[in-house]
Amino acid sequence: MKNRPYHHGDLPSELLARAERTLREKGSGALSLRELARDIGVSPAAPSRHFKNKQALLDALALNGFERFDEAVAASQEGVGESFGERLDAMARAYVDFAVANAALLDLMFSVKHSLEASEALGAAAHRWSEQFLGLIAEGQRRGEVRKGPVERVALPVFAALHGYADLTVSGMLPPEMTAYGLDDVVASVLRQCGPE
Amino acid sequence: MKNRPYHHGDLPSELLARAERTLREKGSGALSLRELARDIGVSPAAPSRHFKNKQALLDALALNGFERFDEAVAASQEGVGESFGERLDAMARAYVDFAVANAALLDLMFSVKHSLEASEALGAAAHRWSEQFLGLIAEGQRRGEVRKGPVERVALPVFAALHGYADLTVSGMLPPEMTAYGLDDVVASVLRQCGPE
DNA sequence: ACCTGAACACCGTTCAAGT
DNA sequence: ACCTGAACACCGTTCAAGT
Repeated sequence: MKNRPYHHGDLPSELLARAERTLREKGSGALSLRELARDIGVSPAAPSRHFKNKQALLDALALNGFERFDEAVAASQEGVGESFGERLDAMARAYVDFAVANAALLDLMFSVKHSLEASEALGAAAHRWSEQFLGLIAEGQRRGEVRKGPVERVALPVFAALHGYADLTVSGMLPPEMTAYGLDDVVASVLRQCGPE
Repeated sequence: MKNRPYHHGDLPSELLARAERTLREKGSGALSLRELARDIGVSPAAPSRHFKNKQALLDALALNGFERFDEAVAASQEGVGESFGERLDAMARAYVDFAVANAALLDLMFSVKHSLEASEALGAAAHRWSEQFLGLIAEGQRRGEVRKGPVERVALPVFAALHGYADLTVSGMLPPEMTAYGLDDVVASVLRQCGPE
C-alpha cells in the first residue's frame, strides 16, 4: 500500500501520526524523537530535516489538534435544533468528548510553552474556535434566550465552566459516578446563569 | 546560618526547595535531577537516596503544593463576612491567586501521571480541599442563599467554573484586558446560577 | 545512614558526508 | 532535497565502594 518513491516518501506526516499515537497511548512525557525515528526505520537525525527540534513537532501536533477541535465543534452544530439550549448542549458535549478522547493532546494545546513562531498560528486556530463560541452566545442573545451585555463578558463564565468541567474530567479529579450527570448539571446551570431578565 | 552536621545536613528539603524554584522559573520541562545535584554541590547519585526516582520528587512537590493550597483556601475564609457571596468571592480569589502564583506547580498537582503510592496521599490532600469547598456550598444552602439539592451536584458546576477560569488565566488563553473583570463576572454568574428558586 | 565514582543505556541536536 | 553516521553534551538510574 505504502509507496516509498525514494528515501521514505512522506516522513513528516508519518512522524506526526506516530507521535500522536504515542502521545495518546503513553503520554507526552514518553515522546522521544529517537524512538520515533527508530520505529519508522530512519536515522536519528532524519526528523530534524522536517522539524527544527522537538518543540517544533509538539507545536505542529498542537496546531493539528486545534484544527480538528474546530471541526468537531463546528460539526456538533449541524443538524441540531435552533434553540440556545440545544446548541449549547451539543457544543458542550463535543468539547468534553474531544477532551476525553484526546487528553494528552488537549494538554499540549493549552500548554504555556510554545515557540514564538508557533504561537502565532496556534493563536489563530484558538481564535477561530473562540469565534464559534462567541457566535453561539451572540445568536442566543439575538433570540432573546441569553441575557444582554457585551458578548465576550457574557461568554467568559460559560467558557470557564465548560473548560473547567472538561479539564476536571480528563485529570480524573471527578468522582467517577459524577460523570453520568455532571455535564448535564453544568449545562443546566449555565443556562440558568445565562437566562434573560 | 546553615549548619552542615556532616555530609550535607538536609538534602531532601534542599532538593525540594530548589526543584520548586526551577519549576517556577523555568517550567517543569527544565527540571533535571543532575542539575539540581550539581547546583547543591552533591553527586548525581545523591538524590536517589531520598527520592526513589524523578517522579517521586515530582509527587512530593505536588503533595506539598496541595497542602499549601489547602492552607491558602482556608486562610481566605478568615475574617470575611458570613454571606455566601462574600465567602465564595474570597475563595475564588484565593484559588486564582494561587494558580497565577504557582502555575507550573498547579499543572503538576492536576496532572494525570502520578505513581500509585503517591496518588493515595495526593487523593487525600485533594479530598481535604474538596471538603472545604463542599462545606462552603452546604453552608450557603443552610443559610438559604444557595438552592437545594445534593451538595455535590450543586457544587460541581461551581467548581468547574472556578477551575476553568483559573486554568484559562494561567494558560494565557484569556485576552489580557479580560483579567480585570473576568473573575468578578465569573463569581457573579455563579451566584446567579446558585440562587434559590 | 549518607554519599561518591563510575558505569549503562538512553536522550536531543549538529554536521560532515553520502545518494 | 533528503537522509546517514558519527559525534557531542546531556539525561535518569544503578551499584559497588567509601566515610
